[in-house]
Amino acid sequence: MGRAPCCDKSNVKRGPWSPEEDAKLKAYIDKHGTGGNWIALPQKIGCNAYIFSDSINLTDMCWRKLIIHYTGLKRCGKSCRLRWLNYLRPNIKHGGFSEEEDNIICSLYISIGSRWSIIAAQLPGRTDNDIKNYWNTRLKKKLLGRRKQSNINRLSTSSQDPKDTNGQEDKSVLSNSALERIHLYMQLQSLQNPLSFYNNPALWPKLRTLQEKIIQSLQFLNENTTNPWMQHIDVTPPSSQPGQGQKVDFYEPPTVALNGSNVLESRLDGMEQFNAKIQPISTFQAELDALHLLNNETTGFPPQEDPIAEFDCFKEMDGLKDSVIWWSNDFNSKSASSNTWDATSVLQYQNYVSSYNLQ
DNA sequence: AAAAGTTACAACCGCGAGCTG
DNA sequence: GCAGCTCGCGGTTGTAACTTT
Repeated sequence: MGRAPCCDKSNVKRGPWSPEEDAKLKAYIDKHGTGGNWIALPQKIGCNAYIFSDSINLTDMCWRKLIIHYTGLKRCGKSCRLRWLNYLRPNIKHGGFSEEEDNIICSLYISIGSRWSIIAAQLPGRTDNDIKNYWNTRLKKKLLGRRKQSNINRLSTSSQDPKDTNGQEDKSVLSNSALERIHLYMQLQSLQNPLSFYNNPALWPKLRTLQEKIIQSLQFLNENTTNPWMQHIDVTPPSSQPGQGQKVDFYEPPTVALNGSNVLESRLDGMEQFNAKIQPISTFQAELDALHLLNNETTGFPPQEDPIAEFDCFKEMDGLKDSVIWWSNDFNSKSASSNTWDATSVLQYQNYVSSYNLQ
């Protein structure tokens, strides 16, 4: 047996509110308040002008029929409450979110997730519904990016049923909200903390070995290739002193990797090709190795063979790199602040990457 | 100009919490 | 303790407006 409906749905109006209905509701609440009972409110509004009297003891259904008969507000109490709270009550602001409000929403979302009522409480004049809509339609896209969001959706779809084949609930599956928060946190970390991850060796004890391996590979290419573009790649490793070393950032524009702007200008097409090939591949390898380390609980690497062959191997997975690239920005920052990132997050990372077919 | 796709927002739904008799 | 009720919340849906093809 299902839950009893809050009202007689066949006899209440649904959909957008008309100005007349708004005026009726507002006028009543301005005069009488909500009376502490939203369910009965539309009945009172409807009957007030005609026969409303506390001395008349009618059943709920009788009241409702009277409302409809006497052209009262044909809305259920929940609808009235929603309309009042989200639209009609005084000092409500709509749209035009400021940068400061964006920051507050973002920070609180990371901290507490989709607790919209709590977030709304920090933003005077904003409703939870408004903030929720703003987040879902604009702010999330603004902060996370369309492509990345589509990846989250993809993951969410792939794990929509959090039960395994035995019908057991998969405890390692995070909510969509949690995934977004992880992603958002990483993005903000990378913006706010220039010493994070790649720039701070202390944050990547395992991946540091990987980094050195990639650097070795690039140096190998640098020394052995006849490709003129390769010869201008500066692969100086980061200093072991956090904050003092040269930044090794795979998202860095190609200009920082070149010695001489004239080279860049005259050979931009070639450099773009190189950049498109090498930099994302390196990033993606970091991700794969991170996954490898997590899955196998080992700090070793498979014997390195021909680095070019290795890159070719990664090239086959090139189409995948964008799908997981955001995970790498500050992946190890969570291991460096274990009070923030727990084992569940790591498990989710594993689930995320392993949900893709390498083809 | 029209169809298709996307965005933004209002409103609805169902659930859990809490209150009351 | 319980049943019945309302409230408040978060997720979801419906749709008008807008944009792209």
